[in-house]
Amino acid sequence: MVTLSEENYLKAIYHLALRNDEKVSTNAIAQKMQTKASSATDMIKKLSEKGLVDYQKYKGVNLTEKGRLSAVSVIRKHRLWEVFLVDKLSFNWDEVHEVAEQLEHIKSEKLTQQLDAFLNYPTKDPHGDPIPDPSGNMPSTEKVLLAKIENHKHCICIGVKDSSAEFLQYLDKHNIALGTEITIVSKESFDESMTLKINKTPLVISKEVSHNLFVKIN
Amino acid sequence: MVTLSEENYLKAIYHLALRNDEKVSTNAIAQKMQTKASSATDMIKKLSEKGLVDYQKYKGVNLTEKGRLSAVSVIRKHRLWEVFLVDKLSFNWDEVHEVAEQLEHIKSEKLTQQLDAFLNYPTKDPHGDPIPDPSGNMPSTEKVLLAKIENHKHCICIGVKDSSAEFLQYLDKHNIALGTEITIVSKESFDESMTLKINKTPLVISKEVSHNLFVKIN
DNA sequence: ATTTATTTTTAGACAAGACTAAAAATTTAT
DNA sequence: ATAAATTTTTAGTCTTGTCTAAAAATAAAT
Ligand SMILES: [Mn+2]
Ligand SMILES: [Mn+2]
Ligand SMILES: [Mn+2]
Ligand SMILES: [Mn+2]
Repeated sequence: MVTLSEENYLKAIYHLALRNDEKVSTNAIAQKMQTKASSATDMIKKLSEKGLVDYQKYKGVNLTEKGRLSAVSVIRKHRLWEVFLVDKLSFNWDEVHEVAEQLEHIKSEKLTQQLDAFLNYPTKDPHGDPIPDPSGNMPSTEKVLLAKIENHKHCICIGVKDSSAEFLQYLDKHNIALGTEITIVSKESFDESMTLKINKTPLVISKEVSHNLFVKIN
Repeated sequence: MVTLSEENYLKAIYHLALRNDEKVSTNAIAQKMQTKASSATDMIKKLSEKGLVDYQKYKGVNLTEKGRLSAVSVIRKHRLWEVFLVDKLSFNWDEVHEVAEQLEHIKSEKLTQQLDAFLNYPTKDPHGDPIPDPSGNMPSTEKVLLAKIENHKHCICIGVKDSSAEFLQYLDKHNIALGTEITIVSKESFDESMTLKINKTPLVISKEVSHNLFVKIN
């Protein structure tokens, strides 16, 4: 049995290990969990005890296969519930996270399975993030940051790196959604700002925006 | 803020206070919560501290209005989720309780409200129990036990008193569901057994059954 | 009206998860 | 290579919710 707190830590470790796939530090975990390093150490010991992470004092942690499966199962539920909230209960994409954070811990194989079917086996959540399959495979996506796209190219918005309500509301305000076509009109090297064209409307964005929006080349 | 455990205790007290609307004893609470009397006492003190119950040592407890509202809100969510599971995710009525027991604690006004709308504002859960409205009014129902119905009368099944999986599966097996028409063919005074006619098929039931099935006169 | 049985409360302990303060290990800088 | 700074772990405490064992109050029986 994995407790609610343990699930949240496993999820944090999974996400931290994604890019820099070295071992995850105690401090990084504490920061992500909004807690103190000493609390993180305590929890790491419990997870290690239960065989969910590999741990050596002072050396950081790695998820074991068992831990990875547990984390991915929680992420699967989180993203399915997000789809449910948006598709069926008319939530906006900036309103779903907090609720999904609770729903992801509901324990019922049948519930998850039936929810998946009810939603017609979605492959992406409302923020463009992939939904793992029931056996724990996380689909890999070839998404690239808008900041990396060359001048004058066309691309399509397929996801967000930052899914905070503030950023999502900014995108809403400027009519950027998943599937929106974006043209890079110009790039300013001084401050990394960019001028885009969206539905024939020009838009100047800062580097904070271009570094948090995933696109694919059209 | 009311914790998950506190919510479960409040719900237990609410249900215990229903029929015998005197004060609820510590032992009764402990038994319903599958815990020890000493644990119940501890929790009662916390609830009293928070103004959710009225409590005098050795005299039992009553929900305050604040406590009643909290309990009814949890019951509302429990029953809405049960409807969701049966109507949308094709759960059987004997499979929903355990999952609803978890879902009832999810905290989001918007979620409950949107779920209610999505389900088309149901007034009864899959077991025939009434769903309280958003402001905490529990609809009263004029249901009567099958055991009280006179010989040769017709009635319709509208609910269950015992909603355990075992009883619900017994009803499934004998084709008794909400809305099923039942005719009392005869009553045996010796053991309180009854002979029914359901869809032209005769069925002999024990007093255990007739005392756990709610009907209304046709 | 006492004695006996039952119910309820207290006292003390434990596990989970978090915190603060201090010690130990590791990393960075000189 | 040492010293300084940072990270990580330990030690000890707290809160929530549970438990057992014992004491106190209430209810039942003689
Ligand atoms: Mn969570
Ligand atoms: Mn998401
Ligand atoms: Mn519950
Ligand atoms: Mn029910």
